[in-house]
Parts: sequence; structure tokens; C-alpha cells
Amino acid sequence: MKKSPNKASSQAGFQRPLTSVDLAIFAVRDDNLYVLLVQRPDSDDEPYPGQSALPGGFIDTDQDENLVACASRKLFEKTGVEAQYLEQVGSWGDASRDPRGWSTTHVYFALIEYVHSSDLANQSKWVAVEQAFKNDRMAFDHLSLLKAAIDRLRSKVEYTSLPAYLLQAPFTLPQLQHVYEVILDRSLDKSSFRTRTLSANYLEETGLMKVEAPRPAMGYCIKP
Amino acid sequence: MKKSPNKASSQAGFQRPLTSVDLAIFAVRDDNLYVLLVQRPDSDDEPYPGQSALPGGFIDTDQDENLVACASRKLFEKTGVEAQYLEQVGSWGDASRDPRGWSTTHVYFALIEYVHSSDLANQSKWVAVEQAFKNDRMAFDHLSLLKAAIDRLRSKVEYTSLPAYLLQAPFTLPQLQHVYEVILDRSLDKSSFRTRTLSANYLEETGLMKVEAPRPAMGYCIKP
DNA sequence: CTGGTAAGTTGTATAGTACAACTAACTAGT
DNA sequence: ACTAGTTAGTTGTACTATACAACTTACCAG
Repeated sequence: MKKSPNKASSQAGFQRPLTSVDLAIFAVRDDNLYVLLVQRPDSDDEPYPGQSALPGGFIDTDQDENLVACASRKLFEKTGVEAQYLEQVGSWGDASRDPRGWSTTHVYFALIEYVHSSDLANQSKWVAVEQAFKNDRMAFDHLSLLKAAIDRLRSKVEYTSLPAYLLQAPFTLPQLQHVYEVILDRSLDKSSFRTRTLSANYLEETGLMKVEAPRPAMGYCIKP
Repeated sequence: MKKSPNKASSQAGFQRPLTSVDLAIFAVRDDNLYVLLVQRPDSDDEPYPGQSALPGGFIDTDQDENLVACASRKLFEKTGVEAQYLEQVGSWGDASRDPRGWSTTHVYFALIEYVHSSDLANQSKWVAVEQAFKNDRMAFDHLSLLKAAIDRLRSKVEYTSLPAYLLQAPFTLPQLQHVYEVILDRSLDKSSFRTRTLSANYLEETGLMKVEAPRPAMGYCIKP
């Protein structure tokens, strides 16, 4: 990499690193937690051609007012929806993660309702999280970024209402519990889950619902 | 700011943002939680001349292998010590936080044993956290970065062994409890604190200590 | 020897939750 | 219409962690 700085690339005499935003977009369908991955372009000019990667890319300082706006924009470009929930996981940066030079990335995780594959942008697809780790090859350091995002998701799910953002309202408590179980990859006690969730007091009843079950269940939505 | 990109400043056609690392360095002495602040240079060429700021600055891609290394280096330059504990708080970035252009910063918080003021670098000083918020004017968006760092510190202190990194070993349980109380700014129950801390099993006895108290107390250090 | 102070312990009440068994509301098959 | 099966939702018991308060222990100073 060229070291001599010029006016446009320098910051008080230092070279500016490459700066990108990457996204771990999650959705739940049936019994799986899915993450959205893109396939990198198959060109020799690009690093990691053809490999899986988290959606993301360089910040556009002309277009993006701030980091979250950049993340929202990229999310919308890939999925056509706005994030129900968007939170920063952290940032990574070193000299070698991108062959093009010293680079930093700001990682966000997003929770959205499942979007049908045919509505996704080109080169984008849902991959079961379990599968993503089994394949275990991703461009750049994206495998460890994904791991960090999932760790954050799981640890926050333990004590928050996050999974409600993955469901379309109205939903039932058993449906919500199922989402928790898919994310945490373990079964939860029904009675404890109900008391804990209801006493947290962030849900509002919307009336009985007919679901794919013998007995109708109470529907809920997130309180405004 | 100039918008037309040239080769050295562009990333696939985009302008690169300014990139810095900022630090919230904490220490406890007596009954106060202190944070290290620097005074910005008093020159018209620099933004926010003379104001208080978190220590930090632009990344040096020639010298810093990665973000943490950059943070450690800046910490050592200001205090002359290595961090007992160093963790990322997150990153911030937008078009207007720095008058010199679209800029991002990666924020770390550090816990160290108190360093005497005379051993600090020039322009650096300890400020009681309470005071910092009372003065309520800091350069850039550093006041909100500091707020985020303190929030992170407090929330992690609730359920971890972090404050042990602020004390020189060996220390006593009442001393450790005092540090918790200073950080959380509330008093804790002695008996609960002892059972919780000891059953967490991260401390090792080092023998009875004579402290400034009538009765000697057991000394502890962090288990290796 | 005695009173004061801080270290450390003990006991009781309470809140949250894991585990297991229960009742309630519906569907579908005979 | 009745019955078996399935899922929604409740109830009860045991256990764990902690808040609160009272206690004992070890030392110092007058």
C-alpha cells in the first residue's frame, strides 16, 4: 500500500483507512434462525470473489448522514424493508482484514420479519445460521463478525423483548416462545416464559386468534 | 469539503471518512470515579480550541496494527501504564461531528489503577465524573461518548468482576465493595455482596491484611 | 478493662423461576 | 354424538438468590 499521504487522503498527516458498514440481518422461519448473506462478485478485481459475505460496503459520505443511516440504506437495498430493530454490535479494524488496505468496519445487527427469497436483491439469500457455521468459509473476517452478532443477539434475547420484532403482530405467546427457542437453540419452560413475558408488561392483548392449533390463543402486539 | 475523489482518497469511488479512536479512561480514588480528560490545543487551526475532550486521535495506519493496539498506545502515551482492562464501547460516525469532515470514531473504555496527576502527560487531568457532567461542555460529541462509556461501565459492573481491575492487589472485600459503590453511586448490602462475590469464584485469598480499620481483613487477588 | 469501630456471620422474609402436573378449548375420526 | 388427541393456559411445590437486620469477632485507644 502507498504510504505517502496527500491532502485529500490524509488526516493530520495520516493515511485514512477504508471505512465500511456490514450488517447481520436476522429472521426466523419455522424452526430456523436465518441470516442474510450475499455472494461476492466473481471478478478478479475484487477480493474474495464468489465467496459468501455479510451484506455491506463502503460508506458513501455524500449520501449517508451517519452510520445508522448507512446501515438502514444497505438493509433496504437488500431486502426492500425497513428494520424493525437495528443495533450496533461494534467495530473492527486492522491492517490485514482487507487486502486493499488498512480497513475498518462498523457492524450492525438487524431483526426483520422473514422476507420471501424471491423478494430479496440479487446475490442475496437466507442461510440458516447453523449452516453458515458449518460451511465455515466467508469473505474477509465476516465469519467472526457474524459470530459476534449472534452472540450479541443471544445474550440480549435472554433478558429483553427483542424477538417480538421478528414476528408480525398479532402473535400468540406460544409463537413468541418458539422464536425465543429457535434463537437460543434450547427449549424453555412454558409457565416461566409466560409469567416473565407478561409481567415485563410490554405486550398488549389484541383478542383471541385462530392459529394452526386445536385451541385458539390470545393475540398480542408490542405496546406503542 | 472537497467531494471529487482521487485514487488515494477513494474507496471504490467514495471519499474516505476521517478515522479516530477515543478513550474513556477510568480510575477510582477515595469516594470518586474519575475519568481522564485532555485540554485541546489552543490554536485556531484546531477545532474546539481549549476545550475538554476524551484522549484520542487519528489512527496511524503505519504504526497501529489494529484498533485495540491503537487504543493501548494512546492510553500508554497519556498515563504511562498499560490497561488492566480495555473494552470497546462502540463506534460513532456522521457528517457533522467534526468540522474537518465526515468522521468516525471507535470508542474504548479502560480501567486502570489511579495514577498520580504529576505522572500524567501534559494537558491531561483526572476529572470526577460527576464534575464532567456538571460542566457539561466538551469538544465534539465527547460528552455523549463519555455518557455511553459510563453507562456501559455501570451496566457491566452490575454483574461482573470489572471493579477488581481498578484496585491494586491484594485488596480486601470491603475495599472492593467500596469501589462498586463509587461506580454505581449507591450503597450495597455487605452480606449479599460478600456471598455473591465469593461464590463467583474469581478471587483468591492472599492472607490477612492490616488496613485502616480496627480489625484486619482478608486480602484477595484476581485468580490467574 | 472498657467502649468504639470495622470485619465478617447468621437468620428470616421474599421474589423469581425450574419442574411437573393439572385443566380448558378446540379438531377430527369413528 | 362421543372420544382421542393436541395445544393453550393454570396451578402448586421446591429451590435459589438476594434484601434486610441483627448478631459475633478482632482489633484500637483511652
